[in-house]
Amino acid sequence: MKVLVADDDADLRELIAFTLMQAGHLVVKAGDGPAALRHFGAEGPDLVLLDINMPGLSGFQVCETIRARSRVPVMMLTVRGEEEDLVRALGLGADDYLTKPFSPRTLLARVKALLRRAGMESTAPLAAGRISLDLEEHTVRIGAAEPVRLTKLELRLLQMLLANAGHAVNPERLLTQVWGHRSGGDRQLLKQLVHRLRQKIETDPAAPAVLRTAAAGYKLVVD
Amino acid sequence: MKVLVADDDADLRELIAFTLMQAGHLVVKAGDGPAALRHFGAEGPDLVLLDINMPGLSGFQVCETIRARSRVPVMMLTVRGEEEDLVRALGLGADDYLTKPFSPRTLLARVKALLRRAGMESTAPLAAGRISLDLEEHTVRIGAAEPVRLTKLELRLLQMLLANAGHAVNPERLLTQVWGHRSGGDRQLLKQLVHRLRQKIETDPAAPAVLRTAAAGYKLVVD
DNA sequence: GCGTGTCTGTCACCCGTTTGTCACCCGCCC
DNA sequence: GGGCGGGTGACAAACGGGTGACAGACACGC
Repeated sequence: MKVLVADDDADLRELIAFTLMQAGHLVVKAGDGPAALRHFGAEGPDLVLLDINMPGLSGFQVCETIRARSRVPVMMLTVRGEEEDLVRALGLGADDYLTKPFSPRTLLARVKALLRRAGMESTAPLAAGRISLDLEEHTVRIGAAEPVRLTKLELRLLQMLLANAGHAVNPERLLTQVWGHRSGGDRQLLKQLVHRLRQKIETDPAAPAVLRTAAAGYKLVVD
Repeated sequence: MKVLVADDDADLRELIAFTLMQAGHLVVKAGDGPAALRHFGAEGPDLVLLDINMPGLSGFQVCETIRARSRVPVMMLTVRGEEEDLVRALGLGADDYLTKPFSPRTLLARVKALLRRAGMESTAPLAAGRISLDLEEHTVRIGAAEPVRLTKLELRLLQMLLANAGHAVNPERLLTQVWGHRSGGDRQLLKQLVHRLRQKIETDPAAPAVLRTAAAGYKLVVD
């Protein structure tokens, strides 16, 4: 796995890099925000470790920018006691955090857990039952029907639902996964996206057979 | 999710409980170490919040005992500056810690992150005797009958009663757990909710067989 | 640079469901 | 009889999902 490590403290950065490399990861290092973003774009890491306090761009800004483009797992490094920072980071879509100082063992355990979690989602099948997604073509095919073209957001939404085919996914999770962050008030966005998607994929959009409203969110009926 | 909150400071305990309930969690409260362990055994919480300084048994001891029996996520509450305590707590198997004072927002963010980390997102069906709740579908099934759809409040009420299946739960506790706030005067709310729930789940709502009125509140008859 | 069409975010509104509230019933006990 | 507390029915307000309309953002071909 390729990990991007962004921290302006060279010692700590090297320590982290060393630890990760020992565990068999590829490591890309960045000493400030802009470098982190540059490497992110160029290397396409599978995981990002971000210090909050960095010159140039703060970890927050980097996290936000990354989230706008990708759903790669992001772990923030924070200083003990800066509780507010943490809340802000998690709100921006960070997946986990690590409080300095931390032991190499802790670091590895967390990284492993995060990769496993993210891995499960990215390995999610692109097909379930009679529904199959084509990420390249941005299309979905349902049963024997013609493939339907999807927009970027519609594709993401379907991908999330497909990964949990048959089970309800709660709106909050959909919001963070599809849009990257955003808080509660944005239910309207989800409503509209679902509406538009239904117009495309349902035989009778008024009585959805595929993308159903469930008690706790939305779910995909695949059989 | 059910959260056990153990702190000897009643004000803080209530504040934490209130915050968590607002966020939709079930809360079990304990004022000292022995009570915490007792509730832990009886309630099987999904997350434990432990103050370090408690009469009876310290948070350390409680944490150690819990760890000997379970891998449930444990978050310690510490006073700022007691670094030693922290190291010790993490060494004993605590998963995270929170430094007092902290804001409700911080608390929620950390609890959320911890639950996510622990992979507790899946909602296991909750059952006792012939009654089983499906938290995802918002339904109850009693015996071999058809599952019945529940509203949010009805679900919360049943969840509380089910967690204490066979035993009466007093109205005050139900009020705070279901509505999260409100004091004594709102008995009427509970009356109505029970009434509506009975209409849905009882064969003969006028002679309740499942959701019975007990001397000290309501109880669920599960056998 | 410029028009054109698509995509996305927002607003306003509809409508069924859920929830809070009031009024009143009944049985029980003093 | 009168007070108390639970049970009921009725009603209105609040909520939440679904929908249509519209405008700014964006990508793209010219």
